[in-house]
Amino acid sequence: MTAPRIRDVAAAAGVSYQTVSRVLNDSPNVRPETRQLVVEVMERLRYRPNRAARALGLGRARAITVVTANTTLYGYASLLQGVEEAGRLLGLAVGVRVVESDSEADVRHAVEYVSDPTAGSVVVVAFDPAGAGVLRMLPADVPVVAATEAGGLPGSTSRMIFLDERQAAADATRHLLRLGHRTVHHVAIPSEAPAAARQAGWRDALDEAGAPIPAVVPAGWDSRSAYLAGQQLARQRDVTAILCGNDDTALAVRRALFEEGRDVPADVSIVGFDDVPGAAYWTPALTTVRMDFVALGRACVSALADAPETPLEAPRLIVRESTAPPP
Amino acid sequence: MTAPRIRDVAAAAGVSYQTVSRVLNDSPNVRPETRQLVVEVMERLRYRPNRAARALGLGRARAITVVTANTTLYGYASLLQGVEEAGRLLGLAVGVRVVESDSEADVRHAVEYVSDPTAGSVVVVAFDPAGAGVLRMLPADVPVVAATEAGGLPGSTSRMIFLDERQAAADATRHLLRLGHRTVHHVAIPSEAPAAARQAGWRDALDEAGAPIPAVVPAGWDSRSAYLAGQQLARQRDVTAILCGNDDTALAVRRALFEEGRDVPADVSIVGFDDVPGAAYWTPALTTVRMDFVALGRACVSALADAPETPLEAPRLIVRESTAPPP
DNA sequence: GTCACGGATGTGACCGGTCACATAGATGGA
DNA sequence: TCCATCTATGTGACCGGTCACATCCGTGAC
Repeated sequence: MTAPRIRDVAAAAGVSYQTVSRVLNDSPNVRPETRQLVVEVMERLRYRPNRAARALGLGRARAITVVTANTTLYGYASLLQGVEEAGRLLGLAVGVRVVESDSEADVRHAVEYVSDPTAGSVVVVAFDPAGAGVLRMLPADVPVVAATEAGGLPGSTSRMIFLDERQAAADATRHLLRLGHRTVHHVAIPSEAPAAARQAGWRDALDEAGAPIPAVVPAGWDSRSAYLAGQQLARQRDVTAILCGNDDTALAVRRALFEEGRDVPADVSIVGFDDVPGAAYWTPALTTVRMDFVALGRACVSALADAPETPLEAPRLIVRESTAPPP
Repeated sequence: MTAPRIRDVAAAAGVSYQTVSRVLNDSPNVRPETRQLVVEVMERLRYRPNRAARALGLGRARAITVVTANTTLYGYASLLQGVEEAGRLLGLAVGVRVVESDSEADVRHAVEYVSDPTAGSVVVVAFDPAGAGVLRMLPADVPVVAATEAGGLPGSTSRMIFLDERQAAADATRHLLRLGHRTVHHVAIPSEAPAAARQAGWRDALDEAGAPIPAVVPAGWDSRSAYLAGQQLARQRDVTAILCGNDDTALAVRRALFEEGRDVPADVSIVGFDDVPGAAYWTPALTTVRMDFVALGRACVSALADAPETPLEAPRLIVRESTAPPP
C-alpha cells in the first residue's frame, strides 16, 4: 500500500538499487535490455522517485523557484506561466517566492529562501527594484537566471535574458511622431531606475526626431495612480499623444481623457505596452506593443538547463484604433 | 564557508542536535534558557534548515502546491497570490503545478506529481473540469483543500472552500431586473458543468421574478469567443441586459455591442464578474461583482493549517456606469 | 529515605535517494 | 596468451534532518 521505493523496484527487477538509480538519471552505462526491464518494473509498480530524497542526495533540488515582486500583473504572471510550462516539460518542480518590496528585510528573506539548495535553480524577475535587489544579494553558488528589462542590469554577473523593450518603445514613439504629433508624452510605470528601458527608447525616438522631451509623468502599478497621471495630462490641451507604461496604465489614462472630454483617438492618441489579451477588444481597440513574456519565461528555463538558446521574438508594435493624426 | 547544519549549531551551542531539532519544531519540552541560547546560535551562524532533509525525515514537505488549470486569468492568479502570501507567512514553500486540460493523461500526471509527499499539502483550484478531475482522482492520503465554485463539488469528500457566487449572480441579475429590464441574458464562461454557480444564481433570480429564461450563450476564456458571443446577442434587438461570466468577457461583449451601434448603458446594460483592478476605470466604468480571490487563497491555506476559520467576505455587486434602465 | 513520575536532554536508526569506489566480465592490442 | 582498459553492475557511506527510545535529573508522596 505504501509507495514503492527505489529498493523495491530493484528487488522486483532483480538488479541493484544503484542500477535503478542509473536508469532514473539516464546514465549511459546501463545495458539497453536492463534499462528496458527496469523501466517496465517502475511502470508496473507505479514508482515515483521521492523529490526530497533526491534533492538531499544531489545537494540541489530538481526544481526552479521564481522570485518575483508580483504574480498577478500581466508581465509577471505570463512569465511565470512560461517558466512553469517549460519547467514542467523538463520534469522540474516549480515554486514561487514573492518579494514584497525592496526593503532590506524583504530582500534578505527572499535570498535566504532561495539559498536553501532545496529551492533548486532560480529565476529572478528583475523588472523592478525588489527583484533587482534580490539579484544583487544572491550568493554566487545559487544557479540563477534573471529576466530583466532591455540591456540588463549594471553590476551583476548573472545571466540576463530580456525582451528588447527599448527598441520597441522607440518604434511606438516614432509611429506617433510619424502621424504628425509634435511630441509624445510618457506615463511611466515603476521600474528599476537605471535601466528603465521603455523610457529610454521613448527618449531615443524623441531625440532622433528633434522633438521636445516633456517631463515623464510617473505612475504606480495601480490604476488609480495611472488615472491621476492621466488627469494631469488631460488638462494640458497641447498633449496629443501619450505613450503609456503598460496597457493597464493606458486604460486609466483613457478614462481620465474621457472625463476631460477629450476623445481617443480624435483628440489624443494613446499607445500601451504589453498587448494584454483584451487589448484588441477595447473600445477603441488599443495600439500597443506586443511583449511575449511567456516566451521570456521559457527562455529563462532553457538558459538554466543549458539548452540551446532559442532567439526571442522581438516586441512589436501592433497598430489598432487608439492612434491617429492630431486634430 | 559551507552552509551550517543542525549538528554545527548543536556543537556551537553545546547541546545535542536533537535539542536543536526541538527548538526548530517548537517542542514544548525545551528549557526557555536553552531555547534562547539555541536561537541565538542559529542566528549567529545564519542557520537555515534544509527543506529537503526535513521533508525526507518528516515524510511530507512543509510546502503547499497549487494545482490549477491556469495562472494568468484574474481569478486563478489572485488565488495563487493569496496562497503564496499566506504560505510564506507560515514559512511554507509554495509550488505551482498547471493541469493543461481534463484529459486523462494530464490529470493523472498532475495527480502523480502531488502524490509525491515532497509536494506538501495541496490546494486544488477546482473552478473548471481540469481541476475538478484532479480533485476526484487524488488519493485520500494527500492533504488537500479545494477552491471551488459556490456549493462545492458533488461526490468529493475533500474540504471545499468557496465564494458564494450563486448569491452574487442572483443579486446582479435582480439589479438589472429592478432597473426595468424584461429579462437578462447570460454569456457564460467555462466551468465545472454541474456546479456552474454563476449561471445557477442568474437562473434563480429570473425564476423568482417570473422573467423569461433565455438560452445561455457559452464562451471560452479567450476574448475572441466572448466577442463572438457578444455579436450574437448584439444582433438581437430585444436584448437589453447581459450578465457576463467575467469582466474580460464583458469587455469583449461591449466591443461587439459597440460595433453593432448599441451603446452601453443607454441601449444595453452589461455587468461583469470579478471586479478586475481596472474595471472602475473603463469607459463606461463596469458594474460588476467583486470577488475576493486573494482571500479565498488565504482561506485555503488556513484550512490546511487547521487555523481558525476566518469567514470570507461575500461577493458583492459594485454598481458603476455600465447598467441603466432599458431604452 | 525511597520510589514513582515527568520534564529536559542525548543516542542510534531511519527517511529515500545519491555518490565514490570496488568488482566482474568483455574487448583488444602487444 | 596476458594484461590494460572499458563497460556493466554492486556495496557501503552519506546528504541533513526526523523519529523512537534511553538516560538523567529534580520533585513530591509515601
